[in-house]
Amino acid sequence: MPATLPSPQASRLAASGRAQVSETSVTTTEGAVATAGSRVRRPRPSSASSPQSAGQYRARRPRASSGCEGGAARPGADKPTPTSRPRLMRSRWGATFAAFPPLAPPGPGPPAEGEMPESKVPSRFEELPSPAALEEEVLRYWRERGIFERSLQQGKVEGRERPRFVFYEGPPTANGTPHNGHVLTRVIKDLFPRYKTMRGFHVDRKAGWDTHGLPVEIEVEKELGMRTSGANSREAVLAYGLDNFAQRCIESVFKYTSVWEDLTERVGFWVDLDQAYVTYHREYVESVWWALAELYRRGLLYQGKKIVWWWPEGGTALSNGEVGEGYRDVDDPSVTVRLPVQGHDDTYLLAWTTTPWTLPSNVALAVGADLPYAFVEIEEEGRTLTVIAAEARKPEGRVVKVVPGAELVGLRYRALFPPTPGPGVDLSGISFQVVAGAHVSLETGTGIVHTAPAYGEDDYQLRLEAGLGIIELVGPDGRFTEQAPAFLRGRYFKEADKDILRDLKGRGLLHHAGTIRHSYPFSPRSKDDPLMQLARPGWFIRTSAFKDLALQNSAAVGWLPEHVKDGRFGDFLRNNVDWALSRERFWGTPLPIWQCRSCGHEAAFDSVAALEAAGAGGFAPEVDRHLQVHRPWVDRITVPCPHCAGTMNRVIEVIDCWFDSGCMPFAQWGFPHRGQQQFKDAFPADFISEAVDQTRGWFYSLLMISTLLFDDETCTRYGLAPAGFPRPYKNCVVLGHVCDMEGKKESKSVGNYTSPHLVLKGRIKLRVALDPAVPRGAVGLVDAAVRSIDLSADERMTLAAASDGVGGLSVKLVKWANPGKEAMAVHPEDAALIGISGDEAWLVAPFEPPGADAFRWLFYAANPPWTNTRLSMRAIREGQREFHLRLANVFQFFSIYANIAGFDPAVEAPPADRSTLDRWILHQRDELVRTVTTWLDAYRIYEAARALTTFVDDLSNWYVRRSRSRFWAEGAEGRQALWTLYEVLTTLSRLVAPFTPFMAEAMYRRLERGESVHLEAWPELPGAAEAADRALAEDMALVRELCSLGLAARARVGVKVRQPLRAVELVLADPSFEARIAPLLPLVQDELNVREVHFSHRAEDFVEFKVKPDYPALGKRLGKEMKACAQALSQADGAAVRAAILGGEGYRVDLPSGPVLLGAGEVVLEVVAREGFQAAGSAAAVVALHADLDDDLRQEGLSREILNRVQGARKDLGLAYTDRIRVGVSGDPAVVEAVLRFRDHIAQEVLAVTLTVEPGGDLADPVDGHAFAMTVARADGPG
RNA sequence: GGGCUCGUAGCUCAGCUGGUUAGAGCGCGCGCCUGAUAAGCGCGAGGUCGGCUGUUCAAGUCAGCCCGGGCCCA
Repeated sequence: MPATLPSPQASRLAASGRAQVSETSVTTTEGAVATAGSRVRRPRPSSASSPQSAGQYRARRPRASSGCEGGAARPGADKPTPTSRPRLMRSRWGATFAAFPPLAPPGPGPPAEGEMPESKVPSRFEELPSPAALEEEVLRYWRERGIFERSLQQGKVEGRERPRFVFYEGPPTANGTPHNGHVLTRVIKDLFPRYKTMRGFHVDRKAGWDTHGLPVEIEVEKELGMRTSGANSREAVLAYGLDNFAQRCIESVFKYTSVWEDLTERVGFWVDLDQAYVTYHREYVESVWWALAELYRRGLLYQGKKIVWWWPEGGTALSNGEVGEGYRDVDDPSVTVRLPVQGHDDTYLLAWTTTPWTLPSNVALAVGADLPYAFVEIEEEGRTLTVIAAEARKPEGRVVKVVPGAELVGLRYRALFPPTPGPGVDLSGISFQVVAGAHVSLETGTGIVHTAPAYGEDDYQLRLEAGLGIIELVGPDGRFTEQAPAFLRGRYFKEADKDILRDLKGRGLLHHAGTIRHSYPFSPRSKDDPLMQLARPGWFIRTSAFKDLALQNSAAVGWLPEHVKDGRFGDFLRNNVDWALSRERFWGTPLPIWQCRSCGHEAAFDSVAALEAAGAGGFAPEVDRHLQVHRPWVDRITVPCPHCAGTMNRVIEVIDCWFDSGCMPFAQWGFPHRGQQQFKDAFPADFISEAVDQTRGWFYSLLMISTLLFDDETCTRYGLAPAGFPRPYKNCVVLGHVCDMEGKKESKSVGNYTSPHLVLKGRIKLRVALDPAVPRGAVGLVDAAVRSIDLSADERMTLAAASDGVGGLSVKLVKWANPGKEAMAVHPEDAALIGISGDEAWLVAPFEPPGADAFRWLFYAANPPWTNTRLSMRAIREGQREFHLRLANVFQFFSIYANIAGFDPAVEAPPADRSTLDRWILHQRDELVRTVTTWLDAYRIYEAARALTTFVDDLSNWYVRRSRSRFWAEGAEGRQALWTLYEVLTTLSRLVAPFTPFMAEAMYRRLERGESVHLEAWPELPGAAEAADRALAEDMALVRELCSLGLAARARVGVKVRQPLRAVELVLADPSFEARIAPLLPLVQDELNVREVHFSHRAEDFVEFKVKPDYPALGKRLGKEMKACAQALSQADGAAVRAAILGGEGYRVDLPSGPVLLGAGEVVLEVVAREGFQAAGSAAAVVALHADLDDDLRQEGLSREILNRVQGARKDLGLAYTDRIRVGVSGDPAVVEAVLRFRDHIAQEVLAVTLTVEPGGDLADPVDGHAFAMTVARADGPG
């Protein structure tokens, strides 16, 4: 029969001393009493063998395994594990558990009323289970007790109105599955509401869903197979029918809602999903309509033209993203043409272009008003011409004069191709003149910019600014129109370049022709089709008129990081152009403008009610009420024209979905048609956060819309308090991206991402790409994924058909070039072996899933949130080790001793006195409260997280380590330690609650048994620390440094710490610390295991004193003389300088400018260990060892060695901490002597009721080279 | 091509208003501890702080230019 496994709860039972131990003696397999010589390390868990089978003896464990269950021990559960899969996994949490399933199954039933699922073990302080089990437990508890909801009702419970902390949720689109970037935003967004709630605020967290726009349409088009290469999806949609299409869009939008909700809950993002706002809902749409109607009323919404990238063959504009995909390096013409100045036959303006086909549509030339321009005489074919170009870009020739560009402005020139009046030719504005343009640069061209407003962004902008005319000679089909010169009519734009150049050359107007290699966009769907820029009609918001207000608004926002304000966001605002609002698409908020076909009358409606009031007809009551305000149904609503007998129809466009999301501060409440009070209460937001790509997205749309709408007039009209700046958000945390280990952005299609499922559940489902080239027993993933998971050499994943990994195959991960999107490469025979049905299979990790807390912690603690985060399983697990594991260990330590001691904070009063160590850690805790609070108030998560990490390290590696014996001590000393650690842990559970809400809750419930840590108040800010405590913190830092140096010296000498040494001598650079740290020297003595610690009285033997200037202090006083001063000090006798400074008379240095007296604060004193001594030093101190051993010391060392052996045996035998034992030792005379001398001490330490010693022993397992043997048995057993 | 941002140990990252042995974790090497124990701890080796030029008594830190990565935009 395979060995049974020790289970975590069994050891817990044993630890708390309440287990029914059926056998108490420890016997070898031969029936003999266990001997010390047989002590063996248990084999590593990666071994598949039984924990005991490899040993010389078999200490039968008086317990049975109950498998992997991490929760309470249950009657009947203690049967041997079914052994179909006897692999062991090693938990980072110290538990051992069988391999599958990695997650605890749901508990035996709902927990008792009002109780957290609790162990039946009556330990006062139950230990923490593994993260997965812990989080499961807490999630269930939150759900059952409605903790989130109750956190929102705290004001009511308290009978007072809590101040509000306003948070806005930026709506995601749920038509794709969430990725790690969403996890990042969710955990950041969760932290502050939790924190502020604990600080006494009321924090509403209304969820939201973004449901409109092109991404949704594209997704549906893909589903319908409309997005194949070369197809015009627009026509396909129309053919499919808009009503069907709209229905499909709604379905698509919520396709993955449940996945989103699961993830949201699982990572602990508390947000009110039931009250979520949805951008397609009628109430929301009507709010957006109100905003649009309001802008229209103020003349800020107008119809105009916009330059778009246009695909002539496809007959459609392309989005930025699509255009970005299609850039390619190509050779294009690079030509300079001459435009004749009117009235000066031989004078020409030189202009440069790479798109000759736009030359017939030229309307103006732009110059930089402040740039110098040269008139240059050149000879050509026997005649002299004058050409004008920027001085910096002028051609060879004689410079006649140089004038600023401003003097050229207004100069008229003759059109290269005089246009035929007719459609597309509008010369009502300034035409064929030189104008000033801010965009003119000298980097390329001639400094005189050819301007064709119909075919260029800057050109069109200049038309708006300078009032230019416009000529459109190329139509949307990419062909020249009838108004074009005869030789161009009907021709394709790109093919006309050569003929245009030939024509110009023939007329002497071509100055220079060449080619240029540059990147130019082509259609991503049809690689040979070049795109063209084209002015298309559309609707705009006059945002550029509000640029200054928007900048003022942004200036008032607390941007994190700060540089966004003047950098990315500020730049974007300063370059603001009018918001191109409309989209010629289908699924979006319809533009609520109706136009009369007969008389052109136009009106904007802010609601369905307003339409009805105007006598509108054509509603579609039979369809869903939300769909009624969408295309195509909304297009069928008509309004009688109030000015003529005509009918008003809606314009065709829908709007940019960014406008939707920018309206959410009011549209989430349906304002102003409803929800006025809610809006008033929640405007503006205190805090928002999204990723950096929202700079031009949500951050902009929110800020701009609120800048425009909520001026004092509107606020007055709706009875709102004047909003002022900033609005609608006061603080904005701009997040970086989630990248893979190489710093590349994570991408599902590349496969270089860390699956959230693997992090949270320890397993992931992937598509199986069969590939016979994959080695057997291996699974191929992209390199970044393999490195992310970072298995150690002896770890294997399990590849299986079932999610629990049963019946699976142990596999190695190997780097594979391209397994495909969300897929792994598997050898076909392996796939057959595990019986994969379908094309998907599970990969199960050989370790505990790190869980949500660890996932969250990575995003808080790995780097500031605005820098990119390199995510990997490895990084998550590292962070977990550094923080959670340490904290969990401390908690476990506390629970062991508190339970043993019967500690109960509910029935005993905290002691009035505390030891120095206690006072130290309590002071550190107070500082931590101050630090974390300060950083969180400043929205600095990373800094707060670091402070927590440092504190947990202090707690674990200094306070607990140095206090261990005190926890074991009876009486006041033990009580002080327990109380102190208890108080520290309760504070800590609150401080970590916003960061790792699950662990915080589990700790809190176990420590205090209150309702929820998230309903608790944040720890009160301590008053200013007392001077004594601050001094103690300093002293302790020095003491720790001394210990560090002492350990370094020991390591150098090569004497293990268990061997006591006679003494250490300390030399401090600053002797004033001697008296201060004297009370702390026992810590040094313990830590270094020395009999004596003293300050050296013959320091000069092994120490040199060094002095150097205190640069910050002296720099201000001496300035340039610093060098000379440093030089003088370095040559002075250090000991003498030190004496002079410490003596108070000061030290005189002679500088070139005269003598200077240096005082105490102006010189840094250092000590340096001399070579050849058993010493280690830093600037502050040197620690020297007396490493010589005498028999007395050796004997004590030997006794400690034996003590250690007995303790080891206790552990190997699995005894409870409180079990008494009988010990028999035999050994050579040295052993006997040592034991006899320290008998009482050893017996006391190991809880031996009897300790016998006799000559004998053997050298099978000697101590310090002495013959030795021992027997250990439980005192109350038959042994 | 433009803007923003980053570049510090093999890896991941700190480094306050400029101040003199540039830090941490992981990894690596060596060792320790053993009543937190399938855990934990210490010590050590690893750095021309991307490069160049400047400002300054003093530059990882400030300025300019260049090189490289990322993002946004074209």
